[in-house]
Amino acid sequence: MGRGKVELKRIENATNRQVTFSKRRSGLLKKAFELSLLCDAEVALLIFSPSGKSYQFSSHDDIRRTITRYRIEVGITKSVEQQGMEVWRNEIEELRRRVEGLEARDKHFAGENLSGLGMKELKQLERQRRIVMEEINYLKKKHKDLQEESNNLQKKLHELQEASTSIF
Amino acid sequence: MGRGKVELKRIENATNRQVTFSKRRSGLLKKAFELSLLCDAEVALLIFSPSGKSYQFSSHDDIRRTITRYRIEVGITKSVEQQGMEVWRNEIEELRRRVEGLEARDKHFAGENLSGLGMKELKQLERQRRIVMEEINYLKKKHKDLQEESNNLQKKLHELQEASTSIF
DNA sequence: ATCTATTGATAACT
DNA sequence: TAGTTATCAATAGAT
Repeated sequence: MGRGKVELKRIENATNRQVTFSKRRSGLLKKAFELSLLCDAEVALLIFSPSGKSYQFSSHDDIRRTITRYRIEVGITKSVEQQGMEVWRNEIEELRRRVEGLEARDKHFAGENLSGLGMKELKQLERQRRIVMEEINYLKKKHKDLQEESNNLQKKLHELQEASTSIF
Repeated sequence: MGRGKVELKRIENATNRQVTFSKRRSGLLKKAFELSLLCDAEVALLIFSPSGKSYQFSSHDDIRRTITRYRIEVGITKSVEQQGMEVWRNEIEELRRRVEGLEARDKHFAGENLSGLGMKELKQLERQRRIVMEEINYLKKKHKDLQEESNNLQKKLHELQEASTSIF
């Protein structure tokens, strides 16, 4: 919706991505509100920006009610601590595997015999490699961020547990 | 967006409300997905229809991760059981008060002296009363539904607690 | 469910 | 970062 269509994939340009995030975030929050109001539905929306800032909408005073309703509906039985940290570990592990895979592919790529190729093919190859490298760097950064965040959360959780008598 | 604007208030006609819910729900879920994909954001969306059916979107395999992230972010310290039931009780209490208020207003309304009014005013009055009555009936039904749901959830919670060794 | 006239959202630009 | 506008997308009402 705008001066041109957008491809359904991550926006590569960081500035555009940030601007689009800001605009679409407002749009999404607005529509969540409208759905709840017009149709008398219970809606909860949680958004975290890539940089970690959080935004949320809840049709009811207490977003916890909606979350609780969901949690009960799907029958979550593990402790929040258990499930939370488990999920983070999975996320990090998956990312690590993805990086490894890409790096392996790139290595193999680099070892190819290129002598039979013309200048045009070489340039194209170079361009492709650069894209892969950028993806790898991006994922590595994300991996690192996730690790850090996981550590922070772990710490925060322990603080919360110490600060409270009745936890989760 | 459509053949005419819509007022930002609950759609009174139940059929229209249901149709709009269905359409806008899809739209919202789609946009939540697009935001997460285009902008690499973490998004969780929970929707409950007035009739209790649930719909959700999560940008990550495990919606629990996003919820956990949110819960930790806001420092929720009460047990799920505590907070959940507390929130339901508040909801039900608020609804009860709202019904009471409307009924009191309607009673007062009915006691007014109408002898000085013409047919037109009477008709208008009658229309207004009907609207209030409908609202009261709607709220009463909702109140009843909430009570039932709260009871169900309470029961379900106990079942879950018995079925699991490591709960919440 | 499907069809469109309209309104609404937003991508690119400033 | 906020405002403008040309376009694309969502959807209200109709079928």
